[in-house]
Amino acid sequence: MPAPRDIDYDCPIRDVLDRIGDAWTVLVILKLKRQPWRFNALCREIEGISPRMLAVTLRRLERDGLVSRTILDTSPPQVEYALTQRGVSLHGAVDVLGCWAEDNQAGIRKSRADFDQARERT
Amino acid sequence: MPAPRDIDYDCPIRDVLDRIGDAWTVLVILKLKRQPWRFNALCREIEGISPRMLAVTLRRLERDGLVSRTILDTSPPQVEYALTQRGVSLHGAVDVLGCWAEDNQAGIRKSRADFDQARERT
DNA sequence: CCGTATCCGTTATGATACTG
DNA sequence: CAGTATCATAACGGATACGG
Repeated sequence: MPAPRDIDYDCPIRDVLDRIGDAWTVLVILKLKRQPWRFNALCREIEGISPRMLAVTLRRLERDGLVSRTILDTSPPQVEYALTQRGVSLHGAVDVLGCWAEDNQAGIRKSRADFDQARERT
Repeated sequence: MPAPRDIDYDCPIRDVLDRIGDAWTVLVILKLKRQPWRFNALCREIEGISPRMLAVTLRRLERDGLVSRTILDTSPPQVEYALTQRGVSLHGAVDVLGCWAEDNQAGIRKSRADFDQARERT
């Protein structure tokens, strides 16, 4: 039977990677870095995300104390999401990875092309 | 229809996160940091990994030029995996995230517990 | 020893439609 | 506006057996 996944490594880095490893979390954190956003505005800003996935992603971030959720006293009511202090500090760590990625993107693409070409010759 | 996923963000950080976001890649990089390992030795070292997933993970890392694969001239033949220079530099970037994770693990767990408890009161 | 091939269950997530 | 409910599907990863 597949997927027991019950080996609890108690590995902090896995906790983090399980969170930021998915497709949307990082994009949301990136967007929220500059300014707070309302739900639908954010949904429009992040190309390709569905309301469902945005809701799921924001809920997870909120649960971890990385994003705050504020109900504005307007009519109709609006909800504003912003990075918490902890969220900002995570952004910093993610940014390091982003810089590494930029620095190495070209090299990685080259490696991939070489690797694929080497196998192509059956 | 679900899962088109064809929105190519051309976002370098997504390239990286797609690689390290899975369950095993980071564990492999961590293991290889200290010393090179042979396939089966590595398989025994990393608790819970199957030969299949180790092979898949190593292949991806090799393709990206992060890990080198050396066939030793022994009998029976052995294969040794090691981090390349690029792999070592990725380890550095991942390490930043690891430190963040350690520093924030307790706070995150507290936030999660609080969040879950708040919802429990139906 | 070093993997690869196959099968298949679980999970993640996209689309869509609907509610407060 | 801010989400939630439902459904279907594609991708991930585990078990197992086998090949070089």
